[in-house]
Amino acid sequence: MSAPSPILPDDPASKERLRLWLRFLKASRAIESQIRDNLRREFASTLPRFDVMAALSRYSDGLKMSQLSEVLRVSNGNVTGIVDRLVEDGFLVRVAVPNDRRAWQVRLTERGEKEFAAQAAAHESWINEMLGEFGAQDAANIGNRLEQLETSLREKKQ
Amino acid sequence: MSAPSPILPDDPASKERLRLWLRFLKASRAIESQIRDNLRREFASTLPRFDVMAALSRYSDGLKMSQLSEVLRVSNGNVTGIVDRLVEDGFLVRVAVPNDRRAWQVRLTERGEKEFAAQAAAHESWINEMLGEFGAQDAANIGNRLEQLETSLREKKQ
DNA sequence: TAAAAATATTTTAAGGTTGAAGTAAGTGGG
DNA sequence: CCCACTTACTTCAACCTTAAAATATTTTTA
Repeated sequence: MSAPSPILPDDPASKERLRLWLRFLKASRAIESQIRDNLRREFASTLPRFDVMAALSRYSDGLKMSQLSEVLRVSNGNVTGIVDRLVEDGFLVRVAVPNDRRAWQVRLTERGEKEFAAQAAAHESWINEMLGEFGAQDAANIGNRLEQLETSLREKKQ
Repeated sequence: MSAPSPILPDDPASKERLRLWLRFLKASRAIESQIRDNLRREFASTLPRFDVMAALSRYSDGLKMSQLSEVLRVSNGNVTGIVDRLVEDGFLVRVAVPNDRRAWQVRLTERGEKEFAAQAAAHESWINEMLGEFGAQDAANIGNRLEQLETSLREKKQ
């Protein structure tokens, strides 16, 4: 680890940070695109659909549309379309919310839960394969670093 | 660094690798979405457009459509639309390739070069700001790690 | 050289993404 | 009560993305 240094427009570390970002992005896109391919080939699905089901699998009562878009950090309108298609496929249901006719509670169906369980297991094994060169300790260290980063980004945005 | 360990479906490190990936993805999306916002607000542009211009800025003779999609690792059809719009905006030109009437050489115009120079400078400073907590040495170390990862992913795909 | 194969690009259909505008339904102050 | 405001969600237009089909052109093969 190097000592902290001041952040200036022409900081000599600036170029190194840019290179870091470009590599970060490249690796992230490579992994993501492999996951998208696998989801498509093995489950005829997509990453956004997987993300929606993953979010709902953590809430047995389901989530309202607005909560879903909050959790996933995507726009409201976006969630509408993805949920529409998952409902058509029988993986999700929209349940009316008592005392509020504007809102919907979205939930996994039993079929959706089964499907997601299969996808999640496959997903974990794809990642395990792709990140095989990281040992547990190593993964935890870098993971912590990334969490710090994400926190600092959120603070900067406020 | 931890010792290398075998990769098995129920490797105890598997969950740790999954957590690493989820954090990785979260951080990457946070940075990317900030860049997209900035490009939109400050330059009325998008990340794919920036990527195309960045690729072309490294080749003063320009690139053929297929080379562009190769370099950017996106589909052929995708590049067509993005280049169309950049041509409309006067930032790019399609130049006929002698002796091959199927192909086009795509190049930045002078105006495109100026525009990209401004965007690239802003882009570097956004990254420098967001990744400020990484020192030069630190950024280089993690960057190397990511490059290894990307190489190993490419090998696995073959 | 004619037919077949390969190459370069565009078009198409289906989905994902956003911000902004639109619709419907709840909430509150006067 | 009613008018303004807010909230929950959907629709819309524009762009990005892919795989697959379509076009046009060049190269290879028989």
